[in-house]
Amino acid sequence: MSSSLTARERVRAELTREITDVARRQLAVDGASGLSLRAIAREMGMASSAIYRYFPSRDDLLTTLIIDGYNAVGEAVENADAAVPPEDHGGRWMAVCHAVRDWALAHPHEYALLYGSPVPGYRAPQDTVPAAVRDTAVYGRIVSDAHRAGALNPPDTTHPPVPPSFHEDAARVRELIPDVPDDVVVRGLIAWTGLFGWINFEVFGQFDNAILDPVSAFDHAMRCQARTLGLSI
Amino acid sequence: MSSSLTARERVRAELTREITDVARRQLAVDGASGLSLRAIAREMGMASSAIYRYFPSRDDLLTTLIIDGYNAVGEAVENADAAVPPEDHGGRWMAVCHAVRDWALAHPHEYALLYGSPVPGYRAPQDTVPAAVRDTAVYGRIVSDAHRAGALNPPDTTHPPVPPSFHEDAARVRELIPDVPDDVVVRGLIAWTGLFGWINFEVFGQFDNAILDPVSAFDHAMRCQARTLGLSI
DNA sequence: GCTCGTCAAGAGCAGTGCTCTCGTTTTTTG
DNA sequence: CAAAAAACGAGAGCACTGCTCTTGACGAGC
Repeated sequence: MSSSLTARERVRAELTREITDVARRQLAVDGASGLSLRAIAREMGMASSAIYRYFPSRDDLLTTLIIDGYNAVGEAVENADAAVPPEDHGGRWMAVCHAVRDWALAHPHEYALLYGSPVPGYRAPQDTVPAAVRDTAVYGRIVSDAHRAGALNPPDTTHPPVPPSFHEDAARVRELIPDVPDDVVVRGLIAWTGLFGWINFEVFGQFDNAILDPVSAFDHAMRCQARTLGLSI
Repeated sequence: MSSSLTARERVRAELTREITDVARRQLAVDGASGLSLRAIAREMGMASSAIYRYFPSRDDLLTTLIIDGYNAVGEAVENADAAVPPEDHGGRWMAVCHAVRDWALAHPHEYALLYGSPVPGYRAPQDTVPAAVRDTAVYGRIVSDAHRAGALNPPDTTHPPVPPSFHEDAARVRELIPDVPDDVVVRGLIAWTGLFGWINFEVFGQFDNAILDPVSAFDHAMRCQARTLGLSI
């Protein structure tokens, strides 16, 4: 036997996968609100009502796609990070930046689903969280590693003092960026949100085609960001 | 006469305004994809088909809402900037940051329409651009003013050289941040995208309630951002 | 006073998510 | 091995959507 699954369970798993595949293809073409259970059923040659045997609602299908998306970008980030020597913290940061950006530009609609405006009426269930923090966890390890190695040397400047109310929050964020002081947590958050801010502008068309060589502009911006974070490039 | 408009034109303008008002209210409650022409008509006590006398399609209504939204945030930013002494460039930057954030948190669905993922199938017409750059223009003047006044002193660090391909792009961006060198353009873009990146994380729930005192965290982050941009705080 | 353009309303088309029922098929149980 | 149980696909149907077309009424200008 290939497995202990019954024939029914095997065909069920196969059909479930096919549904998500078709859905992902529709998502790539028409975006989240173009996702139609009836269209999926039509393309698969089955009745629309049959889809509900596999996904109880459109939102459940959306949740599956979101989790898959988080895992995809998380895996891309993990691979990019693993391809750089661990002690080259600046290189790891740049690899992560480009991995996120490349994935976002290759799957703009999926990216929008993850990091854009939430789908109205849809409330992401809590089980998306583990997948959602995969990329952030990689980033946190980079910052943490660099700090532990003493390779985090931010430019000499007068930074305002971290507000006292941030101490508690920093403790929570430290689950993802372990063993760093509060001011590193702050700089880490700034760089991380800055990365996604730039990518959002690019993917969502805010730059309005004003940048002709977006790759090197992005690369340079993230290099500068690395410097203010304290990484040597 | 209150104006040279005929009675018909006046009631038409009045009805058009009422439609957008109802639409904005629906938008605030249900988000962009919950915007229903039939529901608007129902709430106004008129036939759904009558709406089409005023807006030829749902997308046209959406465009009106988007332009109104850009103007609202633009006006908020302009007012915030004007309330600070022009020579206090750091204060102006912080005022702009908080103005954008406050508006975004007060109108999350409208903000999502402007700076989140684009509505699938909807292509923003070119006449949204003038309204869309109002806030950016204010920001550009702040950076430009600070540079001209010699008040832009970025922290001393080794920044990578600006890539040659960026020269042309910088010229285009300089329409909004006039009279500054290329490296200031880059830092300006980083700070601007960083502002929206942070706000996006907050509005779109990426922080996942990990930050208990979001106002002071945001304030501190933007103060740090100001320092890397070169503004004194 | 009459014509002409503007307007609201209604019916209708094609599409959507979702539910329910009804046979059929497969698995599990006796 | 046969019977009960569970899973399944198909179809009809409900309430909803954006949008179009036609019909009839109302008001402004000649």
